[in-house]
Amino acid sequence: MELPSASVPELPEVETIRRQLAPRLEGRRVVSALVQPYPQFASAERAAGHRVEELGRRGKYLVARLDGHEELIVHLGMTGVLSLGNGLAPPAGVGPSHVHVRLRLDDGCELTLRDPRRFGRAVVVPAGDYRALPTLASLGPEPLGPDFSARGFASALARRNAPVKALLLGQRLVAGIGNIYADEALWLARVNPEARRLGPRRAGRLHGTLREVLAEAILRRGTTFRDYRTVEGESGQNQDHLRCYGRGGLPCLRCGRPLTTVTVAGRTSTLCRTCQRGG
DNA sequence: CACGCCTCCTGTGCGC
DNA sequence: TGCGCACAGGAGGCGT
Repeated sequence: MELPSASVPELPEVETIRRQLAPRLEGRRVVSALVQPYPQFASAERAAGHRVEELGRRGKYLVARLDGHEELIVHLGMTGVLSLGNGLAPPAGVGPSHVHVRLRLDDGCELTLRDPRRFGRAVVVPAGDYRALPTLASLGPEPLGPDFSARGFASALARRNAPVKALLLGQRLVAGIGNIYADEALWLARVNPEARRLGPRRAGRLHGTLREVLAEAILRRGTTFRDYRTVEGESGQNQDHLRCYGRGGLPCLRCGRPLTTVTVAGRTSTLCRTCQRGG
């Protein structure tokens, strides 16, 4: 059987982590920081001495506002896992290796970032200065927020020439979408991932299904195949509700024909050739 | 600028 | 059984 080899934290997974972490981080001071000397993690050392004022999220980025007009930005990449433990026993779900960042808090807890593949990053920057993170600097609207309008989304999709799947993954038209929720939303909207210059009807359907799949996934605390864990080390629940992603070769849940796997924008895409037209 | 392609990185699962 | 290799993919960077 064909199984996805990993799951990547996208907006619902990062939002789940943010909700669990925020009440335990906000108001705490980082008393010391231990980081591995990789460029994508090294500047997290500068969090030491700062107080966490608020833990927010933009797309797949966690943004911790620190005192002194600084921000700690964390992106989990593919395999990043954040854990918060008492610093005595190993944090839940975190093995001893590949821990690149350890932040000791003033209540004795320790926040760790483990990331075997090291596609993630943890950086401290002056508040709002995202020159080191160009995707965050030009990030599109939050899909569940008021700035993500069907009209604006449709007009952007009509102007751009790239396949709609590439635009969803690009983070500029809308924030936080990765391969799993792109495939889910496209399947639900009956839009082919290879389609270009979508008209208003298909764009409008996609706008709605994006919000639907993300909101459902947040309620289920995210999708876990292997790597993603909540801060407590638990799996999400949404993997039991996926209708398209990872189901290549299995019957389409609408028409019963086998789902197809293709490559779009360098990524595996699963789709139904019968239900998802216009490519 | 928009677009497409390449690179990074390692655990996993498959074929031989 | 064990080895080697392809694959997974978000973001950054670069060439056209």
